[in-house]
Amino acid sequence: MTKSGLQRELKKKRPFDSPEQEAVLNILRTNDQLQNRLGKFFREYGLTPSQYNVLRILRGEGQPMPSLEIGERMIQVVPAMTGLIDRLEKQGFVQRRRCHEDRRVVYVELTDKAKQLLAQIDGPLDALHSEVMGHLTHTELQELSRLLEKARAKMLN
Amino acid sequence: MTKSGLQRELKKKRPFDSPEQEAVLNILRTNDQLQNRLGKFFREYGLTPSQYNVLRILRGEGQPMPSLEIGERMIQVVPAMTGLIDRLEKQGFVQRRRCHEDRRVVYVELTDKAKQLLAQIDGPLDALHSEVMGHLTHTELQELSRLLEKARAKMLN
DNA sequence: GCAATTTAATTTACATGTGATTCATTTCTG
DNA sequence: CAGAAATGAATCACATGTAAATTAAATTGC
Repeated sequence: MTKSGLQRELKKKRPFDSPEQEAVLNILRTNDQLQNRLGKFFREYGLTPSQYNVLRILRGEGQPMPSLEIGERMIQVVPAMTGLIDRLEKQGFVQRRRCHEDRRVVYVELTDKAKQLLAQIDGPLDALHSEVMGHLTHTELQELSRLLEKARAKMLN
Repeated sequence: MTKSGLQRELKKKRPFDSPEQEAVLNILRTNDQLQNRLGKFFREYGLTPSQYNVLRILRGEGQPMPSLEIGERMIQVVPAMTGLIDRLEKQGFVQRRRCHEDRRVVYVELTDKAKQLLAQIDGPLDALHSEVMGHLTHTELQELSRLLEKARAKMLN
């Protein structure tokens, strides 16, 4: 019996208990390396991956959004959003604007500076995606996405 | 054109730019939900996922290990290891032992308390793996692992 | 109409992750 | 053999993530 690639990577002595366990560890491991790459990439632009994500969401929406809604799309707990937006505001990438109708709500708005930065990132980010995934065929990429979606179906609660 | 599952999940308005991008986001998203589940699971035992990982590695090795070596298997930078092991030591799950031959090296050793906890976790963790991945067929699990390994091949550096 | 509940956001406390620097020890090299 | 370089670990500074509690505002239900 040949050791699996992951087993070798982790210097694991015994084989995996189950294909389920192996798949779980493969997801965690792949994500780790991916985050690493993305982290380095965004650092060149003075952003963290989370910060970029906020900016990307705001650009996609095309108009100011409440903090809570941004948080929902990021699968991120709200408390973290406050600090995240604090830092983006300090860097001049977003502005906070209190809503008049419901004064509990704080709208977050992209600045022009952020829009310019995003435009500058688009190309290189696309290139990075190709670099890390481009050696998989079109069919393999579709299959990978399909399997991950299927896995997620039972993952919540 | 039907929206992909992930596109709907993220309330994304435009389709993905490329299957590469979609696969990348699927990995990140799946990992998020997986980490969430694992986090909740380990919290019931008073551990974080990283802490469990350290204990699991030590058990797999079967003997005390230097901090650096543990860090390598976790793909984790060393500075984080120090604090991680500090907390495990405080909880009584590991002991530090300075090496006599090379006094720079610190060996980390599992306590009996940790071994008992690990034994207690094994069954439920296996059940969790089945719960989140068990609805994929054996073939699908193998294919998922294969695709993730293939993706990782170009991910480093 | 007013107390109770819900909601949006924040604050606090803590675990983790990254990079840069520092310290002590060991090994290498001229 | 002495100084330089490398190595293992720790420390600092900071961004992020989680849970729990708090604040302020809006909504509800009697």
